[in-house]
Amino acid sequence: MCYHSQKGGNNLMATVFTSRQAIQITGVSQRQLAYWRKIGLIIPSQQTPGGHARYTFPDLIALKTAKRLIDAGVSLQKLRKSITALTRTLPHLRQPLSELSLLATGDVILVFHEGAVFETLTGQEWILPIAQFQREVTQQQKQQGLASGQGELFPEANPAQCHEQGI
Amino acid sequence: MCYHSQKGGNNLMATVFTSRQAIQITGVSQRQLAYWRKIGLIIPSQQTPGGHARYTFPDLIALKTAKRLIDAGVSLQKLRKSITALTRTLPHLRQPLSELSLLATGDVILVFHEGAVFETLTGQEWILPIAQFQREVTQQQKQQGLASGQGELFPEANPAQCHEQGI
DNA sequence: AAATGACAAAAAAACGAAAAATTGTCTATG
DNA sequence: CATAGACAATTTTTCGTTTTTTTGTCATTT
Repeated sequence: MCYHSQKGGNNLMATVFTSRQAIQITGVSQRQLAYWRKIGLIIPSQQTPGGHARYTFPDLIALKTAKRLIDAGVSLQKLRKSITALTRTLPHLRQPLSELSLLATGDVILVFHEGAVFETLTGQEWILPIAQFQREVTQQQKQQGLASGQGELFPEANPAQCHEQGI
Repeated sequence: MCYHSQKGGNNLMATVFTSRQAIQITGVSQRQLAYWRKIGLIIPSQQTPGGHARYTFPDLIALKTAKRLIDAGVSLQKLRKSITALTRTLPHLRQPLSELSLLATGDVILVFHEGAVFETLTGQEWILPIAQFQREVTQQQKQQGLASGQGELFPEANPAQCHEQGI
C-alpha cells in the first residue's frame, strides 16, 4: 500500500509541472505564485525558452510548505526572513522549504535538523529537559550533605553525564 | 555514576528548602523569589507557622525552569501568560513549570506534551513532515495519470496511510 | 495559457510615546 | 535570617499612526 511507484519512464523527480498544475496541486494562488517567483522566494527550477515556468517536484514541495506555513499563521515576511537566515546558517541548502522539517507556531518558525531544534531567525537553541534538573538538584543535595552549602551550585554550562532525552 | 542516591531518610521528594537554599540552588535572586511568590507565579508549597517559605523539590524545578526561560530571553509577562494559558489547556496540571518540557525560542514558549508540540499561548499546533508532501504529490501524480486532472487535489485534512515521522 | 502591469483592498511591520511590570537596593520589622 | 515596604532604574507592553508588503482583480500582451 505504500510503495513509491514509478513505472515506466514516469519518474516523479524528472517530471516538471506547469503553473496551472502547480496551482492545482499546491493550492497556492496564481497571484502568489507570480509574486513569490518575482521576489525570489520560490523560483521555478526550469523555464521554457519563452519564459514560462516549469516547476520541479522539489519546487512543489517548497510551494506547499510555504502555503502551509502561511496557513498556519506565519506571515510571508517572516517566512522570507527565516529562509534568508536559514541559508546563512546552513549554506549547503539550496531550498530550505523543501529540504528541512519546519514547525510554525504562529510567531516563530523552528527547524528540525539533525536531531536538534532551533529557531530559524536567531539560530537560538533551547530545550529544557526537566529530568536534568532533578539530577542537578540531587547532585546538589549530595554536596550539601558533605559540606554545608556555599558557593556556585548550578554552573550554567552543565556537563551532562547520564544523558536523558526528556523529549 | 548515575544512580539517584537517597540513603537513609534523606528522601529528596520529602525535603524542603529555605529561601536561601532555593536562591543558591536555582540562581534566582531574592527579589525575584519574593516577587514571584507575591504574584503567585511560584508559591512555596509549604510554609512555617511564621510565614517563612519552604520550597519543595518540585518548587525548585519550577524556579529553575522559570530562570532558564528568562535567561533564554522570555519575559516574565510572557511566561506568566503562557502558564495561565497552559493551565487552561491542561487543567490537570498544578505547576506547568515543573511538570512539562518547555522550549523557549526568544519569543515563544513551546510545550512538548504527549508527543505533540504546541505553542503555549495559542495552543496552535503545527508540524510539517516533508515526507508526507512527497506522498501526496505522488498520489496526485497517479490521479493525473488516470484522468487528466481537475478538481480539488489536496483536501487539507489528509488521511495519512504509510505514516512516517519525518522528525 | 501564461505572463505582465496597474490599481486598490487587506495584512503586516515599523515606529514612537505612554503605561505597566519587573528588578535592584536600601531600610525596617518580626 | 527572612520578610515586607518604599523608591528608583530598567525592561516590557500597549496603543495609535504611518509605511510597507502582500494579495485579488482586471486588462493587456506574448
